Amino acid sequence: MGRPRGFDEQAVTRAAVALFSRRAYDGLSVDDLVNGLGVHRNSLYKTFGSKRGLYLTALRWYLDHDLAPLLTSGASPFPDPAALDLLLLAAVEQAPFDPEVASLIGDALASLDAALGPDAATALLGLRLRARINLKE
Amino acid sequence: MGRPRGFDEQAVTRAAVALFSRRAYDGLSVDDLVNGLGVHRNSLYKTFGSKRGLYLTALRWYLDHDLAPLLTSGASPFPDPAALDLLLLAAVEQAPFDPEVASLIGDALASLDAALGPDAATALLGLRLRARINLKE
DNA sequence: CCCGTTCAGGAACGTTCGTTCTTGACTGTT
DNA sequence: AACAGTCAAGAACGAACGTTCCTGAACGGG
Repeated sequence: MGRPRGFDEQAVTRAAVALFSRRAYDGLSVDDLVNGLGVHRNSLYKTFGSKRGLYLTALRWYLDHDLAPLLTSGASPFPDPAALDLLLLAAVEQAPFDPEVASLIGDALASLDAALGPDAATALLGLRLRARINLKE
Repeated sequence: MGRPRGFDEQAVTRAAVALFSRRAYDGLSVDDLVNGLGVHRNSLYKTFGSKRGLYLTALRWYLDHDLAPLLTSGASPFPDPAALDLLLLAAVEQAPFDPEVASLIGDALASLDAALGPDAATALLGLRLRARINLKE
């Protein structure tokens, strides 16, 4: 019943991952999300409840569908270095003040340790942290 | 001439370093700064020009007076691990979109490399990044 | 063919943001 | 003692924030 959804929820979630991987949570406004995702404000709130709801959905999707496969698929030469950016941002600026994010990130880091070993995991994070500095817009 | 300043500019700068080391730039409002620093809004703007001006002043002070001495003083066992937090935050969330910050952070990382070697420097950043996740309020 | 639901567009809400202004009290210099 | 310049306290500013509401139009199920 009712008019069918005009957008793909998964596609929007994936696009949100891309946006949140570049700008920090506080640096990305709802207007930015509306424009960047091409989805109306109403639909965003109806679907995800709030900005934070969208963020958590995107973060979970990213951890499950972007990060996890990279770890099981063997090895350290990451195909896309930017694949760590959302993890970095979430760890540095959200996790310290959001227990739910802290829990998710903590689990992800444990998986990273299990897959690569703690030293390699830490070095990988440090490397991507340094690379992000010269991120082009 | 005029009434003398009621606060120590250096002390305020140092306090601002502490505040910006915990909360991200966007997560710290001018009201937070006014309350946390105990300095009136007027004095803040008169002295530092803007929120960003205060941030840059604090960042420079931190790089010159907090980080640099740690590097020359020999060695890797950092006395205070939190001494890397402002560097981390600036690198992850400010540097990518603020060339001035990017330049400062780039120089600081070069110094870190020179003092510890690139691998140790990267590992140190990764370690502190991980530690920050469970930062207590 | 309606009816109910969801859609899209956009105005509007109250709050908070960074910044500026107004007022009057204070203090060092002349 | 008068002045000049800075201080503190807080109101006020427009813009932006996250969120909600209003208005029709679009559609699928009965």
